[in-house]
Amino acid sequence: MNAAAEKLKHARDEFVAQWGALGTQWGINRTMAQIHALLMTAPEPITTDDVMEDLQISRGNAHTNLKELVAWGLIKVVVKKGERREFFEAEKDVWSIFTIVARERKRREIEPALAILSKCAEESQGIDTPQGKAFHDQMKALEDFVGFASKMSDRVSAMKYGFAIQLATKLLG
Amino acid sequence: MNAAAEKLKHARDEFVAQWGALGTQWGINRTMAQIHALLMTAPEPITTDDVMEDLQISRGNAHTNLKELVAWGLIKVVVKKGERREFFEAEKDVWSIFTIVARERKRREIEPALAILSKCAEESQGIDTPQGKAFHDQMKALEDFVGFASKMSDRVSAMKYGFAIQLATKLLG
DNA sequence: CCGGAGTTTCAGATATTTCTGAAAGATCGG
DNA sequence: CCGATCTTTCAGAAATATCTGAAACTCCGG
Repeated sequence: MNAAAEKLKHARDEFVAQWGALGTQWGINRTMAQIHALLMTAPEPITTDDVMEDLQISRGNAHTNLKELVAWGLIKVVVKKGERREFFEAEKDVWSIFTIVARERKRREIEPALAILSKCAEESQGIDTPQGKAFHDQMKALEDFVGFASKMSDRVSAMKYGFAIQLATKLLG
Repeated sequence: MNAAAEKLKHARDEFVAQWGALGTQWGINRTMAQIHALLMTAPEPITTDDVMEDLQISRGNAHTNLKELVAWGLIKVVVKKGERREFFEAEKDVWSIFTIVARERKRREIEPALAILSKCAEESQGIDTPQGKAFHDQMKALEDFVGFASKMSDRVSAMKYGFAIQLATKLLG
């Protein structure tokens, strides 16, 4: 292997390892983040066996996390002519990645929160004591804010990249 | 206990339990989220022993998570006249809570990601192969985007609530 | 239908995170 | 300085999340 390839391999290995470690902070499991990093920087679609070998993990683990990434929409199954094996390929466009992650986080973090807040706000409706009112008001304030954030998230995710950047730049200016 | 108090207790207990469960999804530990919920809905500042009793947890656990919440800035220590014990009180304003959480998430999720991306982009600078260039470009694209997101987060967090809402409403309109 | 290639599932093993309880440390009035 | 009260720390226990490896399943050409 020549010097350029050596250097690239080193940089890529580091990216995969570090991205995996970072995944933990994001509440994403290490392996899933590593596979994602591997695929985002793969020049060609790769197979489950490639992933197993590269990350030194079991078939079950590789399989589960690949399918989870497919479920998120961060990677896609690719079928190659004359091949029975499944190949996987990552979405590489940063704006697409962002909107996918935003959508998933909204689903897993915002929506359940909203459900809890709505329920608690409703249950505490009309409790006729100062404490009851204070509780209800707090739930309502949280519900309104989280609901608003939810709509914002949808709206931004629906934008075209160029438009979002333009808008954000105006905001930053 | 009368009906109103009974109803309130029920609603509040539910909020605490559910908010705790939700914490897990957010990458925050269950107890910390429960304590936060408890304090956000407490009419008065409360002590470590109150928390222990209410959530049925050990002193060590209560203490650690209370201090962690203080470190985040989500709750504050309150000293009462003639009392040696520490009392704790939560920030209740939704916009304040939001900016605190945004700042902490940025510190724990965005900044480390940016560090990794910058390092990998730099290391892969000038590798003179098509794969090398592709890798570098991908790192650069991610770095730029995450850096941009980081600035946006700062900018929004620095806004006054009214201004942010106004801006967001225009966006949603 | 059979055999081989590939995919999926999952019970038990491992690793990681969180919690307990008790001991050590701090603070203060007397 | 003492004893009482409260806070802090942390080693080991418990709970949770993740991974392995192998068996079961699916799909297909012949």
